[in-house]
Amino acid sequence: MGIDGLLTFVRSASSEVHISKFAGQRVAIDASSWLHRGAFSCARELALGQETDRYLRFPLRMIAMLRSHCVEPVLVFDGAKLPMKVRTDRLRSAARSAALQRAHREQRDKDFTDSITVTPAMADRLLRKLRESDTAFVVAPYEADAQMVFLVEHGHCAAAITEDSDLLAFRCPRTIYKLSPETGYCRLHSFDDLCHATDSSGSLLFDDWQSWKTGLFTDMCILSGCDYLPSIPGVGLKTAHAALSTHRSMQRAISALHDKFIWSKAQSADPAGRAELLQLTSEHLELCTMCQQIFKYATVWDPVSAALVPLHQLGTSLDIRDRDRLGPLMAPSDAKLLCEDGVLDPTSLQLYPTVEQSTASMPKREDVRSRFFDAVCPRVNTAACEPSSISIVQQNVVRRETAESALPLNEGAVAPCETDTFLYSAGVRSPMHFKAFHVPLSDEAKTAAFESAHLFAIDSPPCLGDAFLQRFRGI
DNA sequence: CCCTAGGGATACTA
DNA sequence: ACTCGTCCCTAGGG
Repeated sequence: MGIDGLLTFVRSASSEVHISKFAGQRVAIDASSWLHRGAFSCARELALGQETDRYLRFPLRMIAMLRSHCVEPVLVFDGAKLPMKVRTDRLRSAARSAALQRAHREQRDKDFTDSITVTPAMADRLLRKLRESDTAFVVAPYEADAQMVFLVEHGHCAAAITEDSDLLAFRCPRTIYKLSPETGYCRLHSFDDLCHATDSSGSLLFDDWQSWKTGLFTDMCILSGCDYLPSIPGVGLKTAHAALSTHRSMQRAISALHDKFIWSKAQSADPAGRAELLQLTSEHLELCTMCQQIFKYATVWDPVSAALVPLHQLGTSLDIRDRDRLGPLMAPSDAKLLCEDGVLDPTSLQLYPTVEQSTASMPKREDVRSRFFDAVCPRVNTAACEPSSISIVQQNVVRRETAESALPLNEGAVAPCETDTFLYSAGVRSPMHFKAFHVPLSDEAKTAAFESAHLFAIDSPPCLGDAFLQRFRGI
């Protein structure tokens, strides 16, 4: 989805080029989008759970095409889901499963293709092919978009190839859209060229480009509705652009839009109702600020320092809950296995099943065991379980009662936060069944663990966008 | 009049 | 026991 209509909105500032323009350079590739397109060739098989790997053909052909023009690809894979994106993800997966049900009933081709979903297992298959052919890749800890922007900004890649307009919201210096598999022609968006963007009448869209470049452009994307936050119903790109053009700040633009789209609808509101509207406005501003942070400081993998870092340098230290929204950090050893080696499933942080079986490519057991696990549970009896099966896991449902219950000797750790939504957990996976052990952690211990870049696991927080929209509709 | 939101066609393969 | 669409056209609202 990305930003609805953004690419056509700024089309005047883009240019048609041939991919050979980047000959002799590396480009970052959005691997998921290629896997998605490849999956159309075998939609029915995938939907019915039949064994196939035809979805690999398209990405492999695209890689060959790039190399034929002396362009070296770096494939970037998606990582775990950001908590603020759960609203979008739920909508998508609901639509897919509905299509799948229709497909089973009616056997229509369209329903099969609509039900297509790219799974981590498919990404794993592609990763194996990439290792065989010596093709570079990175697995993003979270959003592939942010990871690609990091690679371009730090000179590892000359440009990013994708279909997702979010890269512009992330302010990617050079983004390539609509790369043709046959001809190699594509559409290049250079971020700094946006200063020349015009509307249909020919007047400049972004007057005083410097202020748009440093923030207002991303603010416009957020206000018009992005994957992390829906817009005020009735507000799209043009309206967001107009509001920011005149008011020149997110805060003033929001209050102006609320005046126009919300307050005017509730003219008859009593004093209590007006207070609630005021509250709604300030809540919306807060949500938009969170989005600003994600677009600026999303967690990415730095291949040079081999560590998880924010996309841009953090100016100030963030509150721990704000920090978690950008993508929780994890144990350094796990981060390397996930992002550089590509042998972990991003959401479970477990080894891909088939990797576990082939001992040849299996990492050393010491690497798999998390240092966080040792730090939090020094008394754990590791001999009681297989060392290779110890790993940090993200625990979906851990109740406070469980966490505060008495704690036998060889048990792991979990610390509930004030909200019960952000949890710190370590677990042990035995070959037969999963067991998670819990101990309460003090606030100091949580902060200490965080600062030493150890693991955080998060449960799904409430859908922030939903709450906002529901209250809006209630007016 | 302009803008947003939603529906329909469409992708992939040799 | 499973991760992301997009373009074009039009109806309908402000």
